[in-house]
Amino acid sequence: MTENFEENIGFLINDVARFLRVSYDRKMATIGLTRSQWLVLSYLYFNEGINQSEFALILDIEKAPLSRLLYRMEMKGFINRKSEGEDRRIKNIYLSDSIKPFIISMRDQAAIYRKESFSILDIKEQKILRDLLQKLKKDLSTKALDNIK
Amino acid sequence: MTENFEENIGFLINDVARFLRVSYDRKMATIGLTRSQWLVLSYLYFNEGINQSEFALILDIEKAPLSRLLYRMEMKGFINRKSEGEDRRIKNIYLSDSIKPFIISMRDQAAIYRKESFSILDIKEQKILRDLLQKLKKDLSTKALDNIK
DNA sequence: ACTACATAGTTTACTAGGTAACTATATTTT
DNA sequence: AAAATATAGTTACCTAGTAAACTATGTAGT
Repeated sequence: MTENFEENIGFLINDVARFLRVSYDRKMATIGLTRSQWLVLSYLYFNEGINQSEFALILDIEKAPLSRLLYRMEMKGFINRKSEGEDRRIKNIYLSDSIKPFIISMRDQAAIYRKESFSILDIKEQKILRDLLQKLKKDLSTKALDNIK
Repeated sequence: MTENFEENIGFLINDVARFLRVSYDRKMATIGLTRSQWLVLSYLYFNEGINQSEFALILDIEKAPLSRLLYRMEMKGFINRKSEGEDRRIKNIYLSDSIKPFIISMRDQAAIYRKESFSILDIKEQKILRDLLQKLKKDLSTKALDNIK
C-alpha cells in the first residue's frame, strides 16, 4: 500500500531525464542551442537532405512538434528547408553553411558533458543501464504500436 | 566519431521517459487525469494540508508549474486550496471530498499499468535499473546544486 | 517605527512534447 | 477523367517544464 515514490522506476526515469535535459540545456545555452536542437543538428550532419517525415520517424517524435522545432531553428539560421523534388509537398532539410564548421566542436562539447553527467557510473554500470533501457524502449514502442491498432 | 545515437544513454532515458509518460497519459485519460495530476493526487493522499512550497520541493518541480497544475486541478474539482494559518501567503492543499473515494482504485490502476510497462524486465533487472537510476539522480541533483552556487 | 530583505504564490514568456483538424498535393479507384 | 483516399507539412490547442519578473505578506535590522 505505502508504495514508495522513491522506488517507482517510472518517476525515477522521468526525474533523471529532466535533470539531464535541464543541465544540457543550461550548458548548451552558451551556444544558443537546446538539447533537442543540438540533437537535430547532430543527426543532420550525417543525413543532410532528409525530409521532415523521415526525420520525424528517426527522431521518434510527431511531425507537428518537429515542424515547429525546425521553424525555430530556421529562424535562427541554423538550417534551411527546400522543396526541390518532383513532389512539391516534400521539404528537405539542410544545415546552413554558417553552422557546419561548428558541428564537430559542438559534438565534442556534448560528448564531454555526457561523460560528466554519467561519471558517477563506471563503464560496466553504464553498459548495464544502456542495455536495460534499450530493452525497455523497444518493448514500449511495440506496445505503443499495439495500442494504436 | 560515428557515435551511435541508439547507444547514447541520455537520449535513451529521454525516449523511455516520453514513452512512459505518453502511455500513462493515454491510459489515464479515460479517468480525465494526466500522469502529473495523478502523481499530485497520490502524494496528497498521504500529505493532505501540505502547502505549495513544500509540495514543490517534494515533487521536485518549480513553484510556477505547480501553481498552474494545481489551478487546473482545482478547476476540475479534484483539489482545493485554503489559506487557513496565520501566514496569509500560505495555501494548504486538500483533496476534494468527491475524489477521495476514487484515489485507492486509481492507485491500483496505476500499479497495474506500471507493472505492465516494466513487464519486459524481470524483478532482478528492475532492481538493478532502479538502483542505477537512483545513483544517477542523486549525483545529478548534487551537481545541479553545485552549478547554482 | 521604518526600511530592507525574505518568502509564498502567480504571471508571463519560452521550449518541447502530444493530439486533432486543416491545406495542399499526390495517388488510387472507379 | 472524376472522385476518393493518402501523404507532407502546418496550425491550433492542450499539458508540462524552466526562468525571470511580479505582488502580497512576513521578518529582521537599525
